[in-house]
Amino acid sequence: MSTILDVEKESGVSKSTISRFLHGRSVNEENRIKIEEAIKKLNYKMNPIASGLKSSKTFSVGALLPDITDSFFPPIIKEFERCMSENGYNVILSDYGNNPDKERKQLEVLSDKKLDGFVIATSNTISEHIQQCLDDNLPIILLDRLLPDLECDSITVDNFNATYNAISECIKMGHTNFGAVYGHYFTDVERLRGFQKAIKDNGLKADPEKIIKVHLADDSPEEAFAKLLDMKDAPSLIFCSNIYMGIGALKVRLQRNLNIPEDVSVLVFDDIATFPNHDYISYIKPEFANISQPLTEIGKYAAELLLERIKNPDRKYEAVNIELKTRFNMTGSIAKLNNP
Amino acid sequence: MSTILDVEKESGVSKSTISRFLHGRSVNEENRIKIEEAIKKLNYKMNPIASGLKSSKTFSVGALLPDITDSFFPPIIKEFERCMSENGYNVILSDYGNNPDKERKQLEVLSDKKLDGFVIATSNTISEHIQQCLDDNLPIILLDRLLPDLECDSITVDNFNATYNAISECIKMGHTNFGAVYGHYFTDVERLRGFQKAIKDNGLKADPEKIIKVHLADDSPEEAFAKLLDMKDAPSLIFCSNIYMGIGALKVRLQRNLNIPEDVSVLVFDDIATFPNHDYISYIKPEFANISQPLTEIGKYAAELLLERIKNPDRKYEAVNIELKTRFNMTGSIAKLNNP
DNA sequence: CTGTTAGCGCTTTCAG
DNA sequence: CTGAAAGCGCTAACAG
Repeated sequence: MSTILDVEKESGVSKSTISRFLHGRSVNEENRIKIEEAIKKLNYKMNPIASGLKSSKTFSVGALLPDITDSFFPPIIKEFERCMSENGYNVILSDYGNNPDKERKQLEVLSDKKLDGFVIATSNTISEHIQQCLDDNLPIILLDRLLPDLECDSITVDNFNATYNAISECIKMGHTNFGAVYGHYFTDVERLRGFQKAIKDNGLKADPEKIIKVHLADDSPEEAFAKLLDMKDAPSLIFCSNIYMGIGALKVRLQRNLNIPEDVSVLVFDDIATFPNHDYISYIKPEFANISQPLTEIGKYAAELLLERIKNPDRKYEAVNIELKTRFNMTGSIAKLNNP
Repeated sequence: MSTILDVEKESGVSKSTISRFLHGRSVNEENRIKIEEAIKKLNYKMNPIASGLKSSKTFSVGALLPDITDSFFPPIIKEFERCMSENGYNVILSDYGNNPDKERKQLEVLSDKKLDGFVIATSNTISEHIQQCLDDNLPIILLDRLLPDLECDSITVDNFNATYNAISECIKMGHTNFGAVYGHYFTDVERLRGFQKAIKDNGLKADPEKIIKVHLADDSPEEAFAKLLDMKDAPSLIFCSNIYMGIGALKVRLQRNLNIPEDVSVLVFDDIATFPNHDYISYIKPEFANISQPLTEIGKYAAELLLERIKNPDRKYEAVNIELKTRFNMTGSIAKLNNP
């Protein structure tokens, strides 16, 4: 492996000039030619480790994710990686297995490795570990989930509004008796807030009995869904606050051979089939009405914002929260109960 | 950020001794205590960039994958990353979007970045780019797919044998009229070989008309499956050589409301639901009989082998091919045609 | 625009 | 086991 010193000898141009040239600064035409020839002849490649020593830049960023086998993340990270690598950055994947402690430890380990920035989909409810990096001027973008009392850039979706609007739509169609199955993450809570506000704003009341919280580690979404179905005053529409709840609904539907929407109307936040070529689920008609998230865009905006933060390291800035729009797909899974 | 020089001053021990201590070599007890105290007091963290400059080690490895949104890869890479990070290595994710040219380019870019090794699930049919890294003594482990004429460590599964055995089993159950829908990758071809050899070894003949190759970019698996179904001498059993073909079968099944296995028996290589909590598909009874791959193990063995190669850099070795066993899940989707 | 000259922080001989 | 000293390959003042 040849070094810049070899290029210096071969070309007769000093290594500082060579270094400048390699960083795109202008050099004398004669020198440019000599340098280029020497580089080609020696097949010289700059050593990024050595170059990083002085500048303390690794051109690598970390992606801290709870679980890469959750179908939500691959499309996001794929686009993120594409954008970053287009700009010369590598993405170091770190799957912390939904373990908040491991998330914190990994962030520490990786920031010791001098990465230039991070995107994090956090499972923590505390924010010290992130605040500390921010204080050290390490750029971080939160994905999907925010943290209370933390001023940090983020890319999220309109969880609250999208649910509010979709439920309002259902109310217009005559639904008054709602049920919900929801999880315990930030996004679930936002969505449930939208659900409840829509009901309230339309002069209706949500029965707390019919709003069931599911902790995936302990509880089963399908049981919760079935429980709602079996109530004597069963809801006419059940809202599933995320994909796992939606899958629970799907299981009950298949098991009991439910007629949708005659037996019950269903609205799911998220797409059940986010994987390319896994859209077979759409052949089970009618598809569940759903609110779908722009996963690729999340990755793209995260990359753009992170790159901007990295490139302007000492610029003081206000944290930016980019809230992307979801899409409401109304389908036959929601019954029209009124006749206008 | 404090440096080793600060620790030298603070502790009064020379930085060479400190460096040795940090690398686990034994030092005088007195010095050990002084060093440890100084490190704690200064909150010293070794700078991995500087340390890599001399040793030319980055403690990072690359994972070159065709498509991280293909449900096959996340479980593999999750375990791979877990094992590597346990050993102090980072995993740089590189999704080359199923583009063989980009795969080659990315390998070049990343090897210029001095990564310590790679796992690659290649989409190429040529092997020069990999051979060149191997010649430069850069450890590489191939995942899932081999390359002709390339001596390289690899982790694969028993594509040929597993299919051979499963089809033999079906023949015992009375099937004689087989169809297949298969792809154009290394694994598909291996599996089809097993399919054909089993038929031949049992004194039967495979009708070439009933073996349909599907290029996912241009053709549709469901069309191929439907075509087999609509033949006048339609096969009693259709083999789907990978998950995409299996999903095609599932779509036709749902669309036409097929009775399985009365209308046709189905055997799929791969699991349709590899994602946790996406097992709703199992509620569509009977499930397709399938051959399932040990994805987590693939990641584990890849990490172990790669770590071994990295740790013994100058040891000459023979390329090792670890072939993992798949599991045949017989279900009611395969009709028993004979009455013993 | 160019070359000289110090480093960046850590590793690794080498002599003791 | 230890410390002095010489780099690893590149960057960035500085003076010209």
